[in-house]
Amino acid sequence: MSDIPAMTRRQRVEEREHAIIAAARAVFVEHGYDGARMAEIARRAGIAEGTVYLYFKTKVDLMKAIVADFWRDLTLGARKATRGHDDTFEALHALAEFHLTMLMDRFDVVELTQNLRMVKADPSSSRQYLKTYVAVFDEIFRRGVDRTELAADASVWAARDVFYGGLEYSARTLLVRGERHDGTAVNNMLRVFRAAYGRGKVPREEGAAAGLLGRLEAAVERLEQQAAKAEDQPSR
Amino acid sequence: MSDIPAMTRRQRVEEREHAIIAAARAVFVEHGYDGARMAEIARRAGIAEGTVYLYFKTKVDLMKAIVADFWRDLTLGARKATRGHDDTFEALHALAEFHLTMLMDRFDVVELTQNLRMVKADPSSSRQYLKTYVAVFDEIFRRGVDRTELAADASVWAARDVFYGGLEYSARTLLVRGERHDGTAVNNMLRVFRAAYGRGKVPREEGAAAGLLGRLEAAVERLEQQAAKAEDQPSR
Amino acid sequence: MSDIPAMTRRQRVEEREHAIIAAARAVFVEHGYDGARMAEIARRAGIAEGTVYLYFKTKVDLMKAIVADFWRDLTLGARKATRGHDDTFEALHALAEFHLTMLMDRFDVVELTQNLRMVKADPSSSRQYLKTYVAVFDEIFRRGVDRTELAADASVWAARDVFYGGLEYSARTLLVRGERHDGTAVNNMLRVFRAAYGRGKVPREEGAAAGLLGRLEAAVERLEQQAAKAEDQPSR
Amino acid sequence: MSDIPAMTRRQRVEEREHAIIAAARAVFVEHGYDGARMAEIARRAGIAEGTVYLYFKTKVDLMKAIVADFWRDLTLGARKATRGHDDTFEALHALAEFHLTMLMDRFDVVELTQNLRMVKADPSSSRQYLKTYVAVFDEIFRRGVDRTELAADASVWAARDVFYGGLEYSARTLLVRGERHDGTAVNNMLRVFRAAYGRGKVPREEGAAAGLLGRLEAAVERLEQQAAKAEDQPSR
DNA sequence: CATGAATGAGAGTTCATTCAT
DNA sequence: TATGAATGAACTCTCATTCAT
Repeated sequence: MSDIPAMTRRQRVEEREHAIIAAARAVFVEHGYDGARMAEIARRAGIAEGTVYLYFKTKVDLMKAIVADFWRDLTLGARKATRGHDDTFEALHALAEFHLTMLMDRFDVVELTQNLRMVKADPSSSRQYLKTYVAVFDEIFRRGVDRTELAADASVWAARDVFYGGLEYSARTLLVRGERHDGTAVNNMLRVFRAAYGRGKVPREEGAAAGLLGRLEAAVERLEQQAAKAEDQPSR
Repeated sequence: MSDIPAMTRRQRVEEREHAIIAAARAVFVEHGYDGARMAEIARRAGIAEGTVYLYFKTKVDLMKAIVADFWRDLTLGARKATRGHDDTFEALHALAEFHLTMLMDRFDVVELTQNLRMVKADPSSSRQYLKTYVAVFDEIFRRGVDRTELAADASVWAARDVFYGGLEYSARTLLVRGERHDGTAVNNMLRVFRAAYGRGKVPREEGAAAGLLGRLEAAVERLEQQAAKAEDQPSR
Repeated sequence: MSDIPAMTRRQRVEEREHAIIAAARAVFVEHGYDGARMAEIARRAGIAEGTVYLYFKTKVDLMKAIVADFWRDLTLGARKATRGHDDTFEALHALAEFHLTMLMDRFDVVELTQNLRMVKADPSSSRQYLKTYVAVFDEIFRRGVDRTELAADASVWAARDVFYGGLEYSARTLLVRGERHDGTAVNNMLRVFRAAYGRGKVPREEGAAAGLLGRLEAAVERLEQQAAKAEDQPSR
Repeated sequence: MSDIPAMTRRQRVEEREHAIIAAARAVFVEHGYDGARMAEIARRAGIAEGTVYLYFKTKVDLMKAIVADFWRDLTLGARKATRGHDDTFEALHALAEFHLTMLMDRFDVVELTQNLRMVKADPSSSRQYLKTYVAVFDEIFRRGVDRTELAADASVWAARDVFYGGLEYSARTLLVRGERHDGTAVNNMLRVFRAAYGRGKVPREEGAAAGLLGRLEAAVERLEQQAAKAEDQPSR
């Protein structure tokens, strides 16, 4: 017993910790935070009730660990999913695909995580998680603007709201309807993005006139923005 | 006793009922459904604990009343806000403005309402509320398609997801950042909608020239709007 | 309204009082004392909740009225049932018949009434009710002894315990078995009484020897009693 | 920790369980089932309120345990009390003595147990308890009939009603009067039984002499008993 | 480290009783 | 006298957390 290397002990601890988190996530999702009972979590993790408290000081701490876990998975997954896609819209497509799939797969955890009470309880960490996650989108988008694949005047935050908000709503709609994700929602989002932020919007399909049109539109948009900014208001 | 009009009795009941709902909403929002204590609700409503139960049989019933109240306000408000706007984009603008304002004003109630546990507990009524509410958007959108103000091939549900999802996300973003709603998010959503669903999107069917014409007209319209708004509304 | 004679008003009051007692009895029997709700009693009596309290100050008072009612019915019924039966055993038969029938008909009320907690709460009135009721038996029995129809040495209280106790147990047995009272139990009790207390006990069947035996037994019994009384103690 | 025998754990649990039942019995008896408060039971058992629920899932379960306990004591006690009494009347005397003593000792539990609401709630188990208990009487009685010590035509159930019913009534009478059990009631019951079911009742089958002999013997026994009691016990 | 029995504060709900009308 | 809305004390049961073993 004493000659087992130190790593094993640490590994055992991490294994247990993970088992507890997994059990807790399942129970929280099934019954909600308040409805979840520590006894059931312990039972599902295969340990005694008191033992949970050796790993997590309180129920809230356990919840926080789950939230951290979720955001980490999300962010790492998004990075991995978008890696290698050089084209901006391809990258956005991959991100949208990943985001929607993840949302639908773990919408219960999303609900748990978004719970306002939790956010209120720890607003700074909530913002930090979100910030880190949406950075994936932001980078792709900004790179697109730099490469002139996206409209130069497009505001990142506005696009981001449409992107994540639209996909989240789609996920909710699909789940409520009991339908499975078949790519339509993602394709639609991309179409919207190409239309709204694309620079050489669908040029092959519309010919030169469309290109001309695009440039005119961009000019108009710029006019609008100037008008808006003229009344000051610090843009985001 | 005899000279008090008959309405008084009923009014008193409704007043009380309303007071309880208001108190309950505040407490639920503050502590969450499970964290809310009936004793505090009663205290805030200025009545005895047992009296609450004369108006609402259980805590859940009270919650349901709040949810119903919220959706009713939302739907009626949306109808009222969009009434009189003949132009599709104007109507959508008004709806977006109302939706975002309402969401930000009562985002805590939104969170309460969206809580998955409640939705799971009564999925049919949840769907019904939502259906009734989004019908406001659907009607405007379909009318726009009929009038050829919107692209004929645009799918309502896809547009709806982007619309409501994007605005909801904007609301969340603004709230998390502690900012106030200043019209930018709404304007941005409209811009996206014009780009994605404006009738200039179907050039193949009408010929490039017609498409160009349409989009130019739209651009002019937008300019005009911008000019009008510059006078009395602080755009972002 | 004012010219209605005073009797009517008193009658109305008594009618109501009776209606309340009847309703209360039904509810008490159905749900037990603690399980009974004043609101249901009022509803069944066709009056408002508060009105009950104009007739009975508390729930306990209402219960007491039911108990008093029950014992009065019981005692009056027993008097009526035994009236006119000159022969001792005939009178006892009639009393047994009445007692068993009444017990089975209203065993639920009996249970309610016998409840030790109630008895403890008001022991003196309980004893008084019982005393008044069993007096019916006692009179018949004593008269039988006086007339030498019953053994001269028979103790009233012992006979009384066997009589009422046996019949009550029979009632319980029959009710538990879901059977109806068919006279067997009463006939059996009478047979026991004739055997135990009859003077010319079944002489036809045993002949003279038995008669001799009976006299011997009676002598022994008398001896016993004398011995007992010798140590003073007021016999019952 | 290691030198404490394995039994200790189990014993501790049983001890606690017993302590809870004892405390609960006392409180139930004192205040009635509905009037009893779990808090008081816990306090009297010397444990925390929540701990009671580790041993008994609900208040009703606790009550059921008390009832089961009572019937078990009653049945085992009756078996033990009658064991070794070969003569039928001796056995019945021992049973009567035990029954009356037990009833008077624990009449409050009897009331609790007999409560109609409880019986109604679980009629089958109630009947089973009773059946098992009265089997003690039935066996003695049937054996007596087989041995021709009792009249061949005597019906067991009728005798049983008189036996248990009469004794129960005696117990009630004594308790209401605040008197103690001194053997008189039991002796009286036995006299009734001898008269009603003694073999002298079937002279045709055994001949008058045998019956006469038996009864004389019984009379002598009674004399002996009386003489014994005259020395140290105040008869009623 | 691990256990799980014990704790006890607290919650939702009921209902006998009151009292303004 | 009649009403019934309002009251609020009290009850059973739960469960996060602790701690002796």
